[in-house]
Amino acid sequence: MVRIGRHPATTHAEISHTGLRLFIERGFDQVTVDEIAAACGIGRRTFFRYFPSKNDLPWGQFDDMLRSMREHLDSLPRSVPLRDTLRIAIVVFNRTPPEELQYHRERMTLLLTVPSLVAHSTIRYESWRQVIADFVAERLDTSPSGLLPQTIGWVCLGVSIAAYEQWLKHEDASLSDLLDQGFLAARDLMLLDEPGPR
Amino acid sequence: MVRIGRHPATTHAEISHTGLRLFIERGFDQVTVDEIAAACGIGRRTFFRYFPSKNDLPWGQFDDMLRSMREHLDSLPRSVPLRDTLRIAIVVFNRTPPEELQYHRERMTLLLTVPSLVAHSTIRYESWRQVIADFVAERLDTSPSGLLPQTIGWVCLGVSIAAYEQWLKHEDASLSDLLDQGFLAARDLMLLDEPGPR
DNA sequence: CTTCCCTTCGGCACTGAGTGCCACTACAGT
DNA sequence: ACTGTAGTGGCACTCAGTGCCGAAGGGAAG
Repeated sequence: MVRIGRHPATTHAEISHTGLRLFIERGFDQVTVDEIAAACGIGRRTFFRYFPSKNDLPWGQFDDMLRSMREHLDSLPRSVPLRDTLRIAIVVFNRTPPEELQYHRERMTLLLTVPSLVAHSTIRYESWRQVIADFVAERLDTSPSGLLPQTIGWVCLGVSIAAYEQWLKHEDASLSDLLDQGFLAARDLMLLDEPGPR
Repeated sequence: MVRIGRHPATTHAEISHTGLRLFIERGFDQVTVDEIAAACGIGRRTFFRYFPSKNDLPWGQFDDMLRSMREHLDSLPRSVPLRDTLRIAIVVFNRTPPEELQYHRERMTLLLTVPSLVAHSTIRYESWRQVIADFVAERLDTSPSGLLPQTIGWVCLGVSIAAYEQWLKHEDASLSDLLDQGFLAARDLMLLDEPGPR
């Protein structure tokens, strides 16, 4: 595939990194799109050609991750119970290479802290939930838009975000453990008369 | 308490109703704040004194409902298992008088359909989840910000929204039933090897 | 009725996100 | 050089939201 026409002046990754650095340094609301564009050496108009909004910067290439999660889900054997399949897939999906850990932490802090980003994230979570719902629907041979798959999608999302919030609060905690504990908490709620803290 | 100074020119309820009517007629994004203000016979500046943003119009007096849900939760006896207490409180909280049903439907359709509103709702959901989390924490004698109460808050929210989405799709369905079914779906996921559709 | 004080109103000007339009720039192949 | 093509970025515009401040109304004391 040979390129034709002018070459791109930058990349999604570069803008994303530059923007995030500014957000972390000075706070999301204190950074304007003009400044991000200037810091990247591009025009403001070009910024909006790479990212539909300022809110999309911290998400990077989320769609790629969704695809890989879907593939991972499909690769797990049907003999494993649904809840464990979901739990394992979510744990694997949320593993981060140690060298990116600090960066990922800061990114997630923004996403779960800055009101504007918290709100905007809903849209991304929706796609995420849909991946879960689609998988559940296929497993149970039902419609992905039905109550059961949608509810399970929401439950998985809730467990994940609650775990992430704890992870950000406690430097030393393991995200994988927190996710497992979250699933246990949900299970206890449904199973026991009174779930106990662990 | 005797009033002093100029009387308010309008009310939250009036602006809210007028705005919603316009949203339903022409679509959320096709209505500007200027138009809503004009329709209410107030200045644009005054609009923003009543509502912090255009997105807040459909929520009305949500804080009142939160308070009543908290009270209702506290009024339920401790002998009832936590999951049932939560389920019952949520069902009661989401009951609507028949005469307001149509209005409530349109309101919720906006909130769960318009991207901008879906995103903004996160903030309201957060308070809602916190009411649940606080209650759970008190019942289990643990911190409201811990993993368990927060996770349960998320699960309850997820079940509720998934139920609402079904309710909007199926005119004839009962919201209470859908909420109950949602709790059962979550329970089955956690307990059974494979939950079955009902 | 006038004056004082209080509260709400709303105009004005400003910032900042996001968009449509269009000319310009750089590159590949002929 | 010429042409087609894809990325760039300036300009002008819309709209949400904010700070400022004088004007509009209304109660109470004189």
